[in-house]
Amino acid sequence: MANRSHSFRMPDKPSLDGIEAKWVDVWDESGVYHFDRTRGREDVYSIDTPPPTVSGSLHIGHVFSYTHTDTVARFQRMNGKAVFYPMGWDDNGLPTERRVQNYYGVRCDPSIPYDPDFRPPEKPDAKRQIPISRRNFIELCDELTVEDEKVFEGIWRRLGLSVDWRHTYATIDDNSRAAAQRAFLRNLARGEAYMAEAPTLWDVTFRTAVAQAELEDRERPSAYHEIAFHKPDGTPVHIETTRPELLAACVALVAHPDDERYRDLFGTTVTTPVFGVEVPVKAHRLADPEKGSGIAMICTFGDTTDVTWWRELQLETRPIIGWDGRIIADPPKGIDSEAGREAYATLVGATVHTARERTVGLLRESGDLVGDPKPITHPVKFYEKGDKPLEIVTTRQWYIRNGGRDEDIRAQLLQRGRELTWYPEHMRQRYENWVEGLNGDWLISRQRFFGVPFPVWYPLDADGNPRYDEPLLPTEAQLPIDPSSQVPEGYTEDQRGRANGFMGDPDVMDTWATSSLSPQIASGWERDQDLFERVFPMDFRPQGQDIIRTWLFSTVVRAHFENGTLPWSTTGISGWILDPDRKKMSKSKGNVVTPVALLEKYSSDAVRYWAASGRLGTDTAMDEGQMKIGRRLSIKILNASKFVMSVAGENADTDASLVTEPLDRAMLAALADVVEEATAAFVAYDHTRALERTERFFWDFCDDYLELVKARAYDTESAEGASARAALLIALGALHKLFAPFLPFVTEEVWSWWQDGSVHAGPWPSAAEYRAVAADGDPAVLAATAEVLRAVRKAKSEAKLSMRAEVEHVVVSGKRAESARAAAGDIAAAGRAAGIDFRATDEGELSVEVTLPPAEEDGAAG
RNA sequence: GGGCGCGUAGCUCAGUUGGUCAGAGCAAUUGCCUUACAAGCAAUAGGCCAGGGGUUCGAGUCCCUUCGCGCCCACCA
Repeated sequence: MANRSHSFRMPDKPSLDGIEAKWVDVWDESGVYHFDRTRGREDVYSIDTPPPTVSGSLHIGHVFSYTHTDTVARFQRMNGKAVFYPMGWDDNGLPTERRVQNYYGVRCDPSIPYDPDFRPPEKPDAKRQIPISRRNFIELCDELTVEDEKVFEGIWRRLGLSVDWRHTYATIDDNSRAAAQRAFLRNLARGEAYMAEAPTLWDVTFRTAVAQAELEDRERPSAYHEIAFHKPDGTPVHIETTRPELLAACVALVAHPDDERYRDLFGTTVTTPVFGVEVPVKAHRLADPEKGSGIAMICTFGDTTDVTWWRELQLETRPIIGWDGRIIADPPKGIDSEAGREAYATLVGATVHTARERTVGLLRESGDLVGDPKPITHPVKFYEKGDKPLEIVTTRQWYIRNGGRDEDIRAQLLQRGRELTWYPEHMRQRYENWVEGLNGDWLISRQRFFGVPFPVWYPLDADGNPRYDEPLLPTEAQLPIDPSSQVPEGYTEDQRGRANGFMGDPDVMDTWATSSLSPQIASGWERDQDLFERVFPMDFRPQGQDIIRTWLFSTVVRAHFENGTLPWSTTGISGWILDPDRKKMSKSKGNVVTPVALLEKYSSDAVRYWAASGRLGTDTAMDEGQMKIGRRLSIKILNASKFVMSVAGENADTDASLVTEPLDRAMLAALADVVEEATAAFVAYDHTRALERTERFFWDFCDDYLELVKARAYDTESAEGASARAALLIALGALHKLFAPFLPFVTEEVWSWWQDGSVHAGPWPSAAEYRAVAADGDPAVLAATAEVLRAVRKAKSEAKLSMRAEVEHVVVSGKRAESARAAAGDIAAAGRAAGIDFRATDEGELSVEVTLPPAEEDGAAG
């Protein structure tokens, strides 16, 4: 900045039009956002960018949170760090499957052979989906996600994200699959991953197991049915249930051990109505005497409490609901009577809903339904992406330990949460709550098609049954592998599915099992060790509050096991975007706003301005008014920059020694304060404060300082004029930089009018540097001067005069009059005052008397 | 039932360890074509800081409590 003369290349009529396209191209060609991988870990700032789900559409909430991260990235880059800012795409899993089904009008049927010539129909018919092979289906998934990713990248570039586009990954690509499989094999080898056959929450629509983290409760209508069981002597025992259709799956009754009403029954048996099955009556602390009749029927399985009872009381297993949510063909053990079997036969193949009606009918016929069902509304567990209640089905699944069944691991993971720096701090509480509330390990297998397959085969015995306890594993060098098309060591393809042959594990991993490795995948773990050492563990994980229990937690789990460290030192949690009615925006509510139209209407910088005005962790209303203000600010920066440059003239000099006037020094002293505050705010992940302070200074700079020094700056003869011009340019450079993280396009535009290179390459402004130029500058001078100017304006405004009107005389008095005196000439010029006096007194802070010329008589001018 | 966050001008929000903290912007109103900007500029008006108690010389700011809003978790016969 010092000893530098500038020439200017600004347009006559600056505009925001076309500014995004222009700079997106320039940045792409110059590589200004490229990660410099010659730098060591201590000089690097690395970001674990959330990979957006490409099968969805970007909405304004994405723009909001990604902008926050981008302001951080830009600050760190300007401040001297090599910023590692990759982008991932989450194209793995169920959302992609659903999108492919709808987009092409197909569905996956793994029993169909591959058709290399298959092409999807021109006009897909969503109601008549064409069944295709798994391989054809996956090809379509790959095809469509590539297209979706192009669209997303285009929007991100237009928004001005300073991503290094050479570093992208997709959660289904080869590297991600290899990483997910490698991490899984290592988890398995260390005993952190295991297979178990157990009751599992099951979505009957998608026919897949579902993890605890993917559940949500929904209020559903139901009804209490009072049903009579019978003691051996025939006397009834009344229970109440909302799930009478599970009567055939009943394995016991249970009451609280202290419940006097049922104490005599414990250890005895009763008989189920209709099916005539003898079941034990048990005591268990979880039975609530207040609910229903105080005694409940335990079925395999109606809810998670049933699972607990079943496990702890070591009860029989009598499942009746199949993977498709329908009643299975074979009656469970225990239904031995002819009548019982006949009754069961009427339920076979029925959905849960139909089975309920039929069972109630059977109970009415047998006289064991007491009264009418009593309607209630109660919460029911759903898969968050599903629309039918979850059932509980016993299946074989893969799990990763997460502390849900292990106090040591739980304590270690809680400790990791405490080591992590959270913005805002209170979000840590959600992590703690979640980890403390875990009630089982992490179920990672899904019975789906488009995902990372488990890298596992099983040998088949002489009867063709898989030996699950002797899995066949690939070496890490072979990864990624697909066990459904590749063959384990020592076998040939013709042994697939045959006795004494082998079978591939048919399942795929849950999408979180891959995305939980995003830091490792992006950092080149086991693929690019040099890169890995420069960027891992990463610095920052930005993400939404809704996925603390999934993405954040599972990422901590994986890094804890694999790397023995946190995956990053800091996390920043974004708030929700609310629509103008303060409702959370979500696809299901249909109130989502798509961002492209807003970017076009207000400019990218304007939309970023709105986003940057929302703090981390704070829900923020979608507000076009803020975007309007952002646009106004952008235009103001164009105009103010142009003006300062035009006043400065050709070969303007910014040598610090030229700045001699008290007002100029005062302004620069105030600027130094702003730089200091903005820098501290960025370091503390408070981008909003950095923006606020910068903006406040900028508007004061324009409204007051610029007006005050305008006349003086035009004077090319005097030293005072040179002081103003140098100060103006120095401040302008600082403002361009301070705004750069928020408004990358307009700042780059104005920067290009007088500087070489990119403003985004830095350096970030230094408070010390401005303080040195300001020397003895006192911000009080600027404050007092601006206040006097405001008083003059007020007098004119109240007299309904033009700001250009002449003032006869101004008298400034009070304790702070002396501060304003230092800028007497500027005040007189800006206020168009013929005379001005200062009277330092001890009374009052600052008062201003303005004498206007006598008003002309009405009509006198006419 | 447990936990977290929020309640400050009509609207959106600042207010960082208690002491010019009662603020900003928008909207409203009144004016000004002022040679960077009329998608601009200047000025005016607006609030018992949700209610009640307490600590303190002093409280939007700390403590207790009530009410309202939002979210997470648990329960779910």
